[in-house]
Amino acid sequence: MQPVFALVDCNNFYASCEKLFRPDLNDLPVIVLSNNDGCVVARSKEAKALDIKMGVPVHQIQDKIHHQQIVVFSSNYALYADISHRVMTTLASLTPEVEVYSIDEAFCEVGTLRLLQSFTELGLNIRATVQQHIGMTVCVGIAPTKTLAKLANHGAKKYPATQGVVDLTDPARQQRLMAMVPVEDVWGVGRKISKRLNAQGITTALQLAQADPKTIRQQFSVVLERTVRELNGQPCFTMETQPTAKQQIVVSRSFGQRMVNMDLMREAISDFIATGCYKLRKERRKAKTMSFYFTTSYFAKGPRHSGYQVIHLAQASDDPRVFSSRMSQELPTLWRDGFPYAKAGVMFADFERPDVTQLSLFDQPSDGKSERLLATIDQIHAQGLGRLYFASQGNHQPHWQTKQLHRSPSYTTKWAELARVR
DNA sequence: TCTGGGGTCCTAGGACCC
DNA sequence: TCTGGGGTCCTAGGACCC
Repeated sequence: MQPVFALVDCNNFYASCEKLFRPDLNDLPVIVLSNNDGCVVARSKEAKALDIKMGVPVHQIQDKIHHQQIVVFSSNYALYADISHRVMTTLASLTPEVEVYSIDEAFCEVGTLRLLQSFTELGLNIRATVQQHIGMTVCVGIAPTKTLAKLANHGAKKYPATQGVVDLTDPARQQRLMAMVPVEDVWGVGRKISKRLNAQGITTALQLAQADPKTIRQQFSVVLERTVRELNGQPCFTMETQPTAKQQIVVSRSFGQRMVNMDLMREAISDFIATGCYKLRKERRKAKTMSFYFTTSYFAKGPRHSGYQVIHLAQASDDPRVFSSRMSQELPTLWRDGFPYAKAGVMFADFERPDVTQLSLFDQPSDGKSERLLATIDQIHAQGLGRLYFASQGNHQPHWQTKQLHRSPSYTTKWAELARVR
């Protein structure tokens, strides 16, 4: 049996999460900012109506925020992750297979459900149930391929007459919608590629669907060829319900203030390393390679500089002390005094599973001390008994911490910040 | 003054081997 | 004078996604 994909996508997800706990904001324009309160990453429909663009730096719209009384939030990922989990759990109760595709959307395989109801009825039911259980509004696009399901969802969002559900299983309907959708709105077609396609006279999804897949592969890549085939109803992407093991782990931040002191930089990077190692342990992996970098602002007019260094370990590790001491050795050789560094980060790669760690000839097998120490620290954190830091992380966080001037309470993940009902 | 963070996949090109 | 071809592995960079 041919698969049928339903793409369920939350509307204005971050902004909607904030509104869930603030009914007083119901009809007000709300925006959510990226880390460091840098740019706009989510807008409520009222904010969209005020023509606030996605990704715009917040300092460029300060006046508008003030005059239109736009409500501003810093990102609160703990809250969004928790709401996301609730949405996904509800979807899992309604459909046989769920692939969590991102924090605010999921593909559901619904081919077998056609015997019970029409796809439109199914979509409306999903929408009503998520609304009732969580208070989150979703749109549903249903089609024989993931790319067409994305397109259907796009239509459901754009045209209110659809009531948020588009069944795109009918080829004639596919053609009609594709003719209306600009090619840059197709899943997998970004800025660069749409520009090149436009230059060739391909401006709509339908024109891309009608292009010759072999030619597209030659001129672009196998990736875009798959997109063309998917637009024609030929599935190239399947459901991926098992979370795949990560290939790399990245921790990077922009600083709240420019960093001009090497010792503070060392502390900041050590802190990122500690976070990364925690993520490694959560994934049950050890890394053989870590790289770190620090850089001046990409946008700054003044002099620029960045340092970058890859560190290879003989033996994979998830212990921050191992990575931090190597980073500490290398940092002075990369550092330049006088540059206002704006951002830094660490990347872990070359993962091994802890239970199959390969020792080299001269390595001592671990005595388990480090593992027990780290496990104890993780446990203390998990139980909320306080926070432990390695000395290399320092105690100067306020000097470089990201800005978060508008963060909402952790309504669902911290006892002290639970929502109150009066 | 003020511009996010975390991922994946693919490709081209170089090093190296036989 | 004449200077191969095919394979693998690795890395960097580019494109995309949310």
